[in-house]
Amino acid sequence: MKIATWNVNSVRARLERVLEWLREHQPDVLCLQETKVVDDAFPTEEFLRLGYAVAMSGQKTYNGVAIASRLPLQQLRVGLDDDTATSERRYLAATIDGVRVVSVYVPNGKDVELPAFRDKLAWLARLRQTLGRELSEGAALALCGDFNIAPDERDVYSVEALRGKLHFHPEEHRALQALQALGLRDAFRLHDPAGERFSWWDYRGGAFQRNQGLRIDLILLSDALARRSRRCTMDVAARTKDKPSDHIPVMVELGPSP
DNA sequence: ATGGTCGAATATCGA
Repeated sequence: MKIATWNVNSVRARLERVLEWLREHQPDVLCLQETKVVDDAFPTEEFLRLGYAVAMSGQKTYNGVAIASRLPLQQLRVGLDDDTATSERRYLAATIDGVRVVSVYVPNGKDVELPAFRDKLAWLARLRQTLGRELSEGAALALCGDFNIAPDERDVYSVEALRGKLHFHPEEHRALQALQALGLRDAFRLHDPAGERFSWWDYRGGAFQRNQGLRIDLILLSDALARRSRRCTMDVAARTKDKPSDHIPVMVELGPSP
């Protein structure tokens, strides 16, 4: 089973890139973030034509998550436990072939000095609460998405430039570690210890050409899935195409369930 | 050097 995640920065602006990527890489599941579209206007038909059912939780202009899958999407859950009708659309979960797949778009936080940063940490605490309920004993769960946190020093282009800053702040690291303490492993790090493997580069200032990026798009696997993980790749080529997203897809390949 | 580039919406905000 191949599970991928991609912050596409508008599913409508990126539709051709996304469909092309699905045709080329043939994942069973693709989690999307920053779809930036209400559910009624989601390009569902185009996914269906490629053989993917899709579940989405979107809103106008900002945020929005979705899960596309070749196999049926079951037991959908939209939003965190204590979300309300007006909450930002950042969490969607579905069970696919016995695997609980979660697509998350963690708040950016703007700047560590701003209230938005506190909101980010509060959202992560609520995510942990919700996942605590999703994660029953021995559950097969893949938490996929844009975490807006670079886990460690290997995941930033410059420790000096990022230390104490957004995406690399000790409080963000504490929040991510608290999540992982539920028993979630970073799929990419199960297979590749190297630094300078990034999933996002700013559109500005030629950041991609300078390889000034961050690894903030993650797939976190429960123990049951970590044992099945065969490889985890990030498709840097996606950033070299016309009109790319500022993020690239991350994909994990799982062996058969025992 | 406090910029720069996108997307959504059409002046600016969010990233």
